[in-house]
Amino acid sequence: MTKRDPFKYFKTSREIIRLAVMLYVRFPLSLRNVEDLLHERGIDVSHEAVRFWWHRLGPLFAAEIKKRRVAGLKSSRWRWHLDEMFVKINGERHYLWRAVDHEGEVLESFVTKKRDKKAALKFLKKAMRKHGRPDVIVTDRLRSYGAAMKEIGNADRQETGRWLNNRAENSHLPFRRRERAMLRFRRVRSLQKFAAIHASVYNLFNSERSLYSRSNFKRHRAAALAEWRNLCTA
DNA sequence: CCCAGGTTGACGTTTGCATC
DNA sequence: GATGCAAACGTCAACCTGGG
Repeated sequence: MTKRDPFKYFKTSREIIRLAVMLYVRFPLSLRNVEDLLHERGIDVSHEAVRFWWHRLGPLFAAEIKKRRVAGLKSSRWRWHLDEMFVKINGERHYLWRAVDHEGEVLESFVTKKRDKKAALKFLKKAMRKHGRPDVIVTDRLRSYGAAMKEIGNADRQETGRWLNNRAENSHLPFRRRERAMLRFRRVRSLQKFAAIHASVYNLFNSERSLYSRSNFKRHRAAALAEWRNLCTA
């Protein structure tokens, strides 16, 4: 109990803050949508407060989810899927790189201005520093990957394929929906932040392993919710 | 009294729709 | 297809407020 309470000084209860952040990150809602939704339940806060909470507590939540999930993640054949998509920020083209493992967990996301070897290399190094080396890396046919892989020295582990990689591309769908609701991102900083936090929350609630049957889904969702409510409580 | 959370109103950008 | 315009978006800065 000696750790500093991240909710100290907050005038709103932590339950409400957690709910607001979850609504904003998990669903395609704007800040003002969340404000409205909370108002309907008799909670009066400004959309600016929601933004503040998200900026402040979002990374904390994400970090804690990540910490809890790390254990038991590695399987016998550790396979990564790499993919990149472009995102417009104030009319400028940027690229969002993502690494997804074979179970659909989003491992890492990263924003760059260019889509070249340098960017691919930076992203790869960052991901491997955090998660270790995968046995196989699946990419699309973008040549920057091959060049980067050669430099790192695991070109032999690369597999390319037009259809091999939809694992990663599937995870773009919820992201695109989100982008639409936000009417595009304004700043690189917030895109990077949103990508990282969204990945963690997405992993927590949409884990593929337990989506097989309805009852499993319900059980999993209840567990995920319980875990969410426990974030940063200690 | 200080300082952090929270409010308010304005701003630049993007989108969807109507109109030409 | 081009143009104009209102609405909605996230963001910013100035301001308010209440607990330590």
